[in-house]
Amino acid sequence: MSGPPTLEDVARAAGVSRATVSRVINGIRNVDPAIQEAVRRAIAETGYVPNQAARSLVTRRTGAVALVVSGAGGGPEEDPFPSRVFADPFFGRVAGGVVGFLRPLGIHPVLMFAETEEARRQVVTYLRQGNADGALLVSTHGADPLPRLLAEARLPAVLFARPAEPLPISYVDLAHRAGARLAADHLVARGCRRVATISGPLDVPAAQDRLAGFQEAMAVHGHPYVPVAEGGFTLPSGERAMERLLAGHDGLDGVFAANDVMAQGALAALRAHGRRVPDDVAVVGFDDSSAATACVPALTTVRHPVEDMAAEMGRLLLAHLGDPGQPVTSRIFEPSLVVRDSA
Amino acid sequence: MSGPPTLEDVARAAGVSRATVSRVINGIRNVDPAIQEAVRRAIAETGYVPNQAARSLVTRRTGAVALVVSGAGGGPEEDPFPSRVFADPFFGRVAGGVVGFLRPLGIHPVLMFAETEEARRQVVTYLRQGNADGALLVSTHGADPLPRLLAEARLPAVLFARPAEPLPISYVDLAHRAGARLAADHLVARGCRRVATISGPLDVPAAQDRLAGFQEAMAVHGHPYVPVAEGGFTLPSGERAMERLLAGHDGLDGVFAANDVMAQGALAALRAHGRRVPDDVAVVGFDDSSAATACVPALTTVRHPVEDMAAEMGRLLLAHLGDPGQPVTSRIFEPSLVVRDSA
DNA sequence: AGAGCTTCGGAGAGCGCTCTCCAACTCTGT
DNA sequence: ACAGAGTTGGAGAGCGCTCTCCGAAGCTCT
Repeated sequence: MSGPPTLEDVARAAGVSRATVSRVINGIRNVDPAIQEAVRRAIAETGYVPNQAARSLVTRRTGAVALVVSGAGGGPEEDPFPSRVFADPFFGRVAGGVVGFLRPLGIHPVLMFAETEEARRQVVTYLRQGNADGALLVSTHGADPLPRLLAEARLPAVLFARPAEPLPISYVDLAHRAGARLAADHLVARGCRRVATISGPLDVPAAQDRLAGFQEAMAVHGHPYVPVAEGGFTLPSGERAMERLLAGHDGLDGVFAANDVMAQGALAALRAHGRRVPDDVAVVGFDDSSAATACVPALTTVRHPVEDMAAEMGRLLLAHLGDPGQPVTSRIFEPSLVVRDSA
Repeated sequence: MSGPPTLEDVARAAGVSRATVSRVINGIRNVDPAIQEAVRRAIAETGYVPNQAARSLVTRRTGAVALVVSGAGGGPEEDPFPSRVFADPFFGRVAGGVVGFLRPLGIHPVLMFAETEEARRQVVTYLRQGNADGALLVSTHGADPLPRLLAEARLPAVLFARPAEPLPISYVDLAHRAGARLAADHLVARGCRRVATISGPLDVPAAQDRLAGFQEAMAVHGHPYVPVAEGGFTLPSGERAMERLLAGHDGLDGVFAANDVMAQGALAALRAHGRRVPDDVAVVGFDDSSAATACVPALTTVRHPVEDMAAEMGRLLLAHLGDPGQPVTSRIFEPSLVVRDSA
């Protein structure tokens, strides 16, 4: 026998037909227990492993999904895109959540990055070639064109975060405004009177929502004007934003940063200026990422159930693959406040 | 026509045979330029995309590779394994390097984690089923059993780091000892007299080598005894290790941490104890990761060309796939010292 | 001008699997 | 004892592609 054993080999060894072996493997009933047992033994003897390509060819399913990180082209840093993406604990959590859900099903995500036109085309082609059955997409940018491309090609996909334009694609998202409101309420309840915020990049919908939610809530509490410094969701950008706020506004006693990493940067800036946290300035972050507990003091933050949301993405995609007629759905998760030491 | 267009459809549209279309697509010469053009036009017209499963079935190649992160089972933290892995900038750099090399070739890695017996079996089965042609393996642990499993199954693989036991598998690695030596030389040249080190977990070969290299070099410089505190390559573990060193050794004026993340922790501990860096204590890290420049002061560190090494892994794997008879090779990269502010 | 090349395109045999028939067989009920 | 129903297993037709043969031209060379 040349090459790895095939169904035919197993069938011969078990003294049955190819079809019967296939039935046993795919768990189809109507196979006599005794024969089932014989087949199983033959499989073990021959060391048979089904060939995925042959199977895909007829089932038209690969059992693979793509995990696509889509974002803006060149960033300010010199890092290449993939490295930069991983620098943020956020992506690691998404990947962890996706893998956690998919792995027990024997599915492993194909990692793709789509920060350029060329790369986006590659993603579409990859899916069209049937390398994967669908895509899980997490955009780092609001105006990402990939969701539309996917929708137009009628390729099954689920997004992390609502698309900028209405598109017939399912997605999961967080109630960002509600989360920001929790932060505002907490700072006010704590007695903060002069509160500022470090927003994320304002071309990202999530950043817009967090800012808007925070401003609305502060307005309700009688603070119609909140100083804002825009950051880029990175540590140094948070640090610089804090510097700007400190330079422009005396007596600041509370800050809401739109993610933990920037809050961490803010902490560094505050320390450099001799402000104690939380005594002089209370700081609230967002995400409840690993950065939140790595900080000193540990961050009070808004919990973003990224892993659960990523798992839900997987669930939605598989549901769609199982029944393509299924309606497009979205699922919005609710944030909660995690109180630690910084506020 | 039902379903996506096939080779047959294109052939009919171009008025040639299936074989000719296949030749054009696969860039085989011996096709008249005029016919080539006609075929190309037919492909564009029909919107044809080759079916990867059908192709794999006959070529016995998928054009996919697995990127496997293999490590110890449960860690001390409560994080699930995948998330924890991403928390370290190291893995992001590996992924970035791999993607950077593979993507221009149209190859995208399948992300797999293998921290349990069950997960390791899944990896082997996945490869045996022909879901991917080979594996790129990065172990977080010395005694990882996966390399041996892969070797026994004769599955093509390339490791990041030398395997604990000799195995017929190619790998890339860093000259860790030489790197640690650079750190020692720098600290001594700077005038440090009382130098300690924070090592990585000593069941990891790379951590052993860095420690041994550092000790050897210090011995050469007349410091046969160097205080050691073992860390776990994580930020908090570096911070705690530094605390221990400070508690046990007065007048410390230099520290070598076996990676940047622990150096960052050490910085925090030193600051908490009112020691200035580098004036009171000089700190040298290892890796030259994003953490090195995110620190204040920026870390002097040993450069670990992770991205280049990851790309080389890809290159070695593809070479092996292209010619399975190729001998097992290993490639050791040389580190260099990057001097910044911390030492 | 015909033998001997090279060049080019088509025919057709699979690659390993799933799945739809269909045949054979085992039960029931009358 | 036999028709009709329900089970169980086999035969065989593809899935879409690659690639090895071959045959048909178009050459060069003697």
